[in-house]
Amino acid sequence: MPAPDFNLSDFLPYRLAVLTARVSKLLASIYEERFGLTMPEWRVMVHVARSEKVSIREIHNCVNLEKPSVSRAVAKLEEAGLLAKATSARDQRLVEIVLTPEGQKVLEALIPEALAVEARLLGALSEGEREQFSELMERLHRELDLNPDAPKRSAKDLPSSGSSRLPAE
Amino acid sequence: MPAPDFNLSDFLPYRLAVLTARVSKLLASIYEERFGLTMPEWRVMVHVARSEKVSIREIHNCVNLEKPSVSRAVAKLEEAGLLAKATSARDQRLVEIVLTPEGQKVLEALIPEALAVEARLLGALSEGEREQFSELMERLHRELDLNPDAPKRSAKDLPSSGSSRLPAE
DNA sequence: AGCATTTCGTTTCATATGAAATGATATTGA
DNA sequence: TCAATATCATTTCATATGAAACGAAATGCT
Repeated sequence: MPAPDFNLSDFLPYRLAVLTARVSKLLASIYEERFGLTMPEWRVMVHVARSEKVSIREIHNCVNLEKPSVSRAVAKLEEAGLLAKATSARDQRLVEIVLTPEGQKVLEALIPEALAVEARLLGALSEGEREQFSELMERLHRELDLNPDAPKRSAKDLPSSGSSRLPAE
Repeated sequence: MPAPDFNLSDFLPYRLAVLTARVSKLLASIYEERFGLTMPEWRVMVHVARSEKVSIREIHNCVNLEKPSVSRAVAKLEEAGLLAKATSARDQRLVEIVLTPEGQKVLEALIPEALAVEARLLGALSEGEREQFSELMERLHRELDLNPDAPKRSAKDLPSSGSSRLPAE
């Protein structure tokens, strides 16, 4: 019988879930407690900071959030004065989202703290090990990319398209 | 200004979250669609299969689920006839949970499929790389263990205590 | 031009989640 | 022995989530 031999603690999906949950909660304690933001709000903020005048759908496609989550996050951030929304002149269905100066300030305070959390974590790894870990995560991603049953990843999260700022238009 | 330089796609907590979400959803498509189980129910099942007569709290402590989630999962699994609940004779507050033969059957069908998902993923890595990835995840865990702000991990998920079956009493 | 289809963002609605409250039982200490 | 406290499982209750429905605007097709 195979059942009793199965050990959850050795099972890759579980191990990933447990590690990710710990890291996510630690990070959340920063942007929630200290800045009153939720995780979707945090992701929206950092995306809008990079590329201004973005639409809801673009954010949705880029930062792994469902459309309703983005819509709600944007609504709350506008309410809080951290970003501004305007309907596009060219296409009235679209919305153009930009950070307000206030939003800039919050992000400039928040990002160093987020990076500190990451730095502390990565401090447990040597430079070579960080690259190795990164490479192995990417390898797992590529395996998922080949699997038609696996959910797709956003284009923004592909290896080299992350940093380059091509307007794509 | 630090804000525009921050790239979410390179941020470790985000990368972990994205990878884990993909893997979790892929696995969920197995136990949900094919067996009608939720993730908490799946975790409860595999834990109960290893150590019988467990209480709600023990499951809670072992498989990274909140107490209400365990309670609800157990209720639904009992309803479905996959496990049986009885109040302990020694301590009437405790509940003793065991797998039914029907639950055994389900698990014996489900586990190979779960292992197949894992195997396909790990197929992207060589044996040495799997060990390396495992080691690096453990290193990140240990860093979190040192951080008082980070959530604790369950004793069951510590490196060597996973498999050994010491009654701890 | 005019109707069908697609693409937006938002809102429903049904479900999932977890912190706190609850009721029941055990344990502790005077 | 018997109150005070602690621990267990469950249940509330307020919030988060995402699939599907929705209305508005753009595009395609004839």
